[in-house]
Amino acid sequence: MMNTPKRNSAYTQAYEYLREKILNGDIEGGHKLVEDRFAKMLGVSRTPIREALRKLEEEGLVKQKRVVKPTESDLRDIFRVRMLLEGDAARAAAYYMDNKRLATLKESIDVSKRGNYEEIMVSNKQFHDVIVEASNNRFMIDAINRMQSIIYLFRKTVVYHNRPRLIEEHEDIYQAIVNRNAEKAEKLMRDHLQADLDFFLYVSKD
Amino acid sequence: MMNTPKRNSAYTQAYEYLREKILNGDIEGGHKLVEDRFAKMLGVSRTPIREALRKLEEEGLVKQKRVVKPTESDLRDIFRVRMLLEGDAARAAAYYMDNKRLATLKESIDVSKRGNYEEIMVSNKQFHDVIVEASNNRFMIDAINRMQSIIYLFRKTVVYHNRPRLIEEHEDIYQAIVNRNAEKAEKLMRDHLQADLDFFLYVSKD
DNA sequence: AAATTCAATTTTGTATACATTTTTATATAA
DNA sequence: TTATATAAAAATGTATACAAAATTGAATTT
Repeated sequence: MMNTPKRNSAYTQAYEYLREKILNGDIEGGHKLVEDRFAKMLGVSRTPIREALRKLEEEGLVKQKRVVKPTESDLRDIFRVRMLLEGDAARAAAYYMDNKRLATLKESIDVSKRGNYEEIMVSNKQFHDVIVEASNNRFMIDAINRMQSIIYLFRKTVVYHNRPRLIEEHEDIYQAIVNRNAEKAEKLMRDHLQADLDFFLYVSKD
Repeated sequence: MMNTPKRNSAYTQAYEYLREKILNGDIEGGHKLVEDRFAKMLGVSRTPIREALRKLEEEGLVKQKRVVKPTESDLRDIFRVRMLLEGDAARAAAYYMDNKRLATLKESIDVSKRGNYEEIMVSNKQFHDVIVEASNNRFMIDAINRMQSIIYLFRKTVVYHNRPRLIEEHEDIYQAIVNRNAEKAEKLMRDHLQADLDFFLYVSKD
């Protein structure tokens, strides 16, 4: 057992702390992350901070000791990849998804309808996660996850509430999967992500 | 300037050394990588070794201090992702690739025809790289690169010489791109990768 | 023989120290 | 003013040390 990193290792703490700060926007894009500063702040040595920074670098949140500042073009690029991968995942979901997962999918749609802002953010993410997992493809899941944090960065920036048709689109995708219509599920997922992107870009034009 | 890691830092050396060893098969899959051992071997401290190991972990070559041992199912999964991404890259190439790159593409095909085993391996990879770069999508390029080392691992395992039609398929893809036939370029690329996978799997059945 | 215990050994995570490199600030020349 | 040189300060890369954790292997019990 115990193949997950120890929850309370200094390194893990530091990683989670920094990640949280970055995703929340507490540490701004472009900001230099000085090892010593955080070491003192967290009362540990630089060693675990370095490891945390490297991990964040893998994840794409940090580049050359600075918090990344993704551009609009980054967002476009990410969505292009997402459309390909998640589209394919939706197709796989239509073929293979079991009833238990289907129920989770349904559940996440329901939560989106009645929940508050925070809950909607979570259930929205869950909807996509469940479908991605249906791909049953570790490399696909990894590739998408790696982009998640940057996507989240955008969700915070763009005030992302109540995009019209968002829930309806999720429902349509769900229906296509239930009906085992792979072709349609894929197309709907792509369109859905495209619409998401368009909305992001539209809203961020101040 | 100088944003690439210093070529001669202990950490970079260690990284390159280990990577080389793993890809060559000098260190077998499943083998435990003990920090101290390599530190002594390379005459450096454990610190840069640790960083190198973490980097290799990002890259998917190492997992929990052990050299990964990719399974056949991993290979299938990787190829599914590659088909999606490289297929799309081929499409983009048909739309946007400039003459200079087209020439490089052509050149790599030519080398494949007359070169020796090593040269064919290199030019084969180059053919794919040039197309992937044509996507002009950093995230796509990253996602594919991350899988390259594992793919290489297979290339070494499976004796990969002279797959029938390999060069012809490259030529067909090249022609589709030259003719700016995006649809066809994408389809040919997908088929090409599928054939590659099938051949790999066929050959590795002993 | 297989399972269990437990001490010895190895390996890891983290702290600390320091030389080298990079950044910043300040003074001087154009 | 802008540019250039340079001294001071900060940050990084690496080595070393050591306690905690994991692994190994022998001794013991079943």
